[in-house]
Amino acid sequence: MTQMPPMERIWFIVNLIPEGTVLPYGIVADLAGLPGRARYVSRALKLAPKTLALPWHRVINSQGKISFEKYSEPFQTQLELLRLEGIKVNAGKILLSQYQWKPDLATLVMTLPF
DNA sequence: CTAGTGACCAACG
DNA sequence: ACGTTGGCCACTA
Repeated sequence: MTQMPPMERIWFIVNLIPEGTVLPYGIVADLAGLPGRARYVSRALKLAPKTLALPWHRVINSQGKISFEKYSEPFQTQLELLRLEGIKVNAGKILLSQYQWKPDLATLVMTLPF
């Protein structure tokens, strides 16, 4: 039985993030079984096939901010997508205490195919 | 092989 | 609230 590759595990987790919620890169890495590898998450998202249609915009950094350069094209796109799902962004910041997805870990772990 | 580069992060000052 | 620093590691030139 081959392990699901790290990058696929990251895509799997991101795909589970519910609408109207967000998750920091580092937490995605943790849930994917790759603690301390937040940078790998950003790389995995960049390389993700468009056909997967992942909710990539729900992944933000640990400070509640969008990680693209301010005013850049992808920055604006992510900001708009987040607001479309009712996520408030004030002064470029998202309140993690309000919007961070907090899955029931026991249940989630049983669901994961890895 | 080495050096630079990230959609990062926690710890400091 | 910032800016810096050291750690992280796959990928690229």
